[in-house]
Formats: sequence, structure tokens, C-alpha cells
Amino acid sequence: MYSLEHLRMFAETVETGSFSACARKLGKVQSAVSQGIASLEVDLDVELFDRSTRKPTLTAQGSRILEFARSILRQVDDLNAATASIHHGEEAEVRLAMDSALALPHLHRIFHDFSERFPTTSLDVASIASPDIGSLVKSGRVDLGLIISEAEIDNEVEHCFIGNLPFHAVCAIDHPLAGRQQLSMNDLIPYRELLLRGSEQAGLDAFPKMSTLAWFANDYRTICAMVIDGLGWAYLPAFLAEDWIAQAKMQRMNIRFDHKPWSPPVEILTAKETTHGPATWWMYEELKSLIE
Amino acid sequence: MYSLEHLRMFAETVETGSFSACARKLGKVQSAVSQGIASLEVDLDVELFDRSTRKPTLTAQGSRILEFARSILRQVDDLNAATASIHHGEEAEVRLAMDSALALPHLHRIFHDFSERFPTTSLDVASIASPDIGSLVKSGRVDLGLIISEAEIDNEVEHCFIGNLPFHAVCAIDHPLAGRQQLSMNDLIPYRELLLRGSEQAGLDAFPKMSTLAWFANDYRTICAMVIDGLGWAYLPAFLAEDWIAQAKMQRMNIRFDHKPWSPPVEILTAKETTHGPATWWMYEELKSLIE
DNA sequence: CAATTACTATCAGAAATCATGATGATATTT
DNA sequence: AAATATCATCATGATTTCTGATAGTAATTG
Repeated sequence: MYSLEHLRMFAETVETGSFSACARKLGKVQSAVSQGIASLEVDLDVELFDRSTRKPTLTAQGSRILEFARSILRQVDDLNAATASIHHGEEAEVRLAMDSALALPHLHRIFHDFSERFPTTSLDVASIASPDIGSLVKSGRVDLGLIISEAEIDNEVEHCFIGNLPFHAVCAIDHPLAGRQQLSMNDLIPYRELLLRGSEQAGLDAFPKMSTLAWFANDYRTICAMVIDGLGWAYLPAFLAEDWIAQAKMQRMNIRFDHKPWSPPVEILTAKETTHGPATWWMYEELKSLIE
Repeated sequence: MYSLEHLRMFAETVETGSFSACARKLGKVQSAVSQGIASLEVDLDVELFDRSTRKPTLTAQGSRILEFARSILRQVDDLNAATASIHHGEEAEVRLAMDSALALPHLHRIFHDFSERFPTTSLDVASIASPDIGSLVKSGRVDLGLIISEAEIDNEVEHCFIGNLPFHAVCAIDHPLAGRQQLSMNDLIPYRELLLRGSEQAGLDAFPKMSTLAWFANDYRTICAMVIDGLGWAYLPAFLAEDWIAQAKMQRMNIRFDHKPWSPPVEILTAKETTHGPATWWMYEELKSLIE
């Protein structure tokens, strides 16, 4: 039966172009490679190289086998990377629950870096409304939570303030409130407000309800779509709203009591008294720089 | 260094639940498996099984490694399938050039069957206008050609007639010719006709040019889009046109001299005096039944 | 409860595999 | 023409793997 060493010899010979060079590279003797390839050829009953020329050249069949051999060796590298990862105490998986309002462009940069730094650790991202995330962290079903803070602080989980996320009040371009200047709270009351609400603690809303009539969704993308459809007005994360404002799909509202964009605090949640591995820790540190 | 046998032992032990069962299945002795797994654990420096219980149970680390091991073994199976394929004389690749007018639904069934019967042989499908295919077959750049016949027969390639493909004359729903009854050839002349034309032999058109003004494309999908856009009328394969007619994007023209759908012959081309492998041969046979 | 069965770990020797270094043949470079 | 580099082959030694025996342990059975 052929072994991984045989496949490695084969691939390396193709790479370097000669048995001798392959042997040097793999720290073996030339005859070892020569015999190794020969025995691989016997095992597979396939002639891999044409030895009639100066340097052994791949046969058509050999190049077909080569693809498979390389593929196997890549997987072996992955396996070795995984064991190295285990030795460094890295987790098999990092589970992150985050509010969809926080899907900032910079987040994708962080995810990308994560994939390079911890290639064998998988990342499980759940997009969940902020109010629901605390209990997930508390129960250990996720490692990290990324939320827009609630009014009260839950002492059973660790909080880390990382900045404020500006929100804009927006409505559709043809909404009755669209053109109006200096809106007061009273002006808003008659119009439907679209709010984020978690599924678990229905009463605990992160945002103040201003209008008498409110509709709820548990995802900012849904709210976004509803605003564009003219179903109501809402506070949306500035980075989300600005895209749509630029496309003239929605419009910022001119509200008298919003001198500056309303910017609720953003926090990372972790369970207390839990030991996290380096990947979770790394992610935690990176998320601290999520906002600007 | 661990070997494929080690990985196989590991995977099989997990599968069967015990070292002994694994040994029976792999035709070894129990102690060989016991030692094999132990040496794998030393090589990786990872404890794969928890031996404290009755039957060895995977550790968390073990299950992480297992995924990689299984993946490697799957690839090894693929490599072995490829060598078996080589031994059966199967080709690494079958190259098919076909007219886009012949992308019948049944063709996908044939491709699917091909992938199951020749899993390690790849298929290269080029969508090329019929007039250009002959020379590709002749020069050996493709193994099989699937064309709508030209008037004259090229004696340097092998022809196999497999049926007739009905064409409908169609135009856009709002085209001037759309509603008219009993169109004669003279009625068509003033309106732009959209024709298929190959890039190589520009003069050799498979279809008669009726209108004074004609536009050309080398792909029926393009012509389809042009008809829908109202750029002209065309003969389209019935199976293609019917989809769009059902969606009221185009309309069949009522032409006096077309009592029945115009149905040019369809042929398979192969190079003369070439030896093809079983995969090409199989494809050839299947394509014979392409047209019902 | 004792006997049986099925399992794993360990060990020493046999068997197989693999690596080494030397040698000869051939092709390329100097 | 000499020097250099390559590959195949071979006998030997090193290493790994397999085997069969033995012993210990947990579950099952009568």
C-alpha cells in the first residue's frame, strides 16, 4: 500500500523536476526517491514518469494522478495545521452572536483576519436581536455577544464598552414626514415607528418607542426594507442608512431634538468565569476596535 | 510519520466503535490496531480516544481530527477510483462542442448520468455555433461535436444523423409582424432577421437568409434576448422558444410556407480514424437518443 | 455469584518496509 | 576530454509494522 511519503515524493519530484532534487528537498537519498516512486508505480500499476528523456517527465496518466495526490497532500497539511492548532489550545469553534445593526464593513475585515490567523477554527455567527443575546452568553451557547446596550446592566455576564454607534432617524423618500423641518416628538406620534425587538424578552426594548403605533422586527435588514417600502419611520444605524440615502431610497428626518445622531453604546458580552481559548480571546480584542 | 493505514484505522475504529471490530474489518489483528492508533496519537501528540470507558470514545480533539482524516480518506478513494479508471482505459477528459440550440433538457440528464458512470473523467462542454464545430472535430481539439447540419457534408469527419430539431419563427409580442396572418416571404423581407453565424466560416450559414437586413450572433441565447428586445425576428429551436412564448415574451409567427415547423437535421461529429476511450464512446451512444 | 464473553494493552519475535551508500550507465556542461 | 549531474540497481542495515500470546478489565449470562 502506498503511503503519504510516496505521494509527497511524487508531488515533489514533479515540482522540482528530478528525483535527486526531490531527495535533497525531502532530506532523503536519491535512491530512496527512485525506489519510492517505483514502488508507487507498482502499487498503482500506473507509469507516472517517462524516464526515456534526461529528466523524468510526467506521463498523461501521471498528471491525472498528480491532481489527486496534491489534493490529498493539501488535506494532510490541513490536518497538521489542525493538530498544531490543538496544541496551541485553540478552539474548534468560536460562536459569536451579534446584533445585525453591527454588521459594519470593518467586521468583515476582522472575520477575514480571523480566517487567516485561525484557519482551522470555525466561526459561527448568529445574527440575533440585542435583547436576546445576553441569555445566550449567560447559558454558554455562544462565546461572545456583540450588542447595542440595554438600559440596565446584567451582572451575570461580563460587559465591555467599545464605543457608540450613531443612528439616524429615517423614512422613505415619499413618506409624509420626509420633507418636514424641525420635527418634534409630537409630530412623530401619529406615524408608525419600526422598532427592533428580540423574541425572548418582548418587553425589554433597546430603543424608546415614540409613536403610538409601532411595528417590530428582529433584524435591521428587515426594518430597512420596511422603511424603504414606506411602512414607517425608524432609527437605523448610520452606516446602513447612508447607503440607502445615497441611492435615494430613504431620507434622513429633520428632528428638532436630535442635535447630533443618537448614538447608543455598543458592548461585547462574555460569560463570567469561563476560560476561553486564544481564538475567542483574539476575536474579543479585535472587536474592541470595531467602532472606528 | 503517520500513514494512510493509520488514518484508516482511526476512521474505522470510530465507525465500528472498537479496536477489535476495526481490526476484523481491516483484516488485521487487534493488537495491530491498538498499536497503530497509539502510534498515531504519538505522532500527532493528540489523545484521540478516551479509554477509560468500556469502548474507546472519541475525545473532543479526536473528533476534530476525524473530520480531516475522513476528508483525506475520501480523496484517497478518489485517487484509487482514478487509477481504476485509467486501467479501464477511460479518458481524463471528454471534450464536447455543441451548438447552443441543442441544449435540450434531456442533455442535462445525460451529463448527470455521465458524472455517475465516469466520476473521474471531466467533461469540457463548449457552446459554439454549428458552422465552427466541424473544424474543431477535424483538428482533434474536441472529441465530439453536436451540430445542426449544414447543407454539404464534410467527408473528413464522421457524421451520425440523430434526428430533427423543430424550429419556430418567432418575434417579440409587440413586433410589427406579431399579429399578422399568412405571412409570405415578401412580408418578411423588410424586417430584420436574426441569424446564427459562426466566427470561422462567415459565409457558411446553416439557415436561409430571408430578410434583406440580417443581424448575426453566434449563440441562440443571444438571439433569444435580441428577439425579446424586439430587434428582429428569428428561427429559434422550439424547446427554447416555447418557454418564452408561455411567458408572453415572444410570439410564434404565422408563416404561410411553414406548414410544419422547419426541422433541420441534427448530427454528431467525430474525427475519422481516431480511437476514443469508453467515456467518449458512452457519450456518443447517449447523444444518439438526445432527440426524443 | 461464578463463568463466559468481548474488549484493550503490552510484549517479544517475525516479517515487511524503508533508507543508505556504493556502483555503473548515461546525458549534459565545462 | 573531463567534470558534473542524473537515474537504476543492489545488498545491507535500520526501522516500522504485524503477529500471536498473555494478562487485565468490564459487561453479560446462566
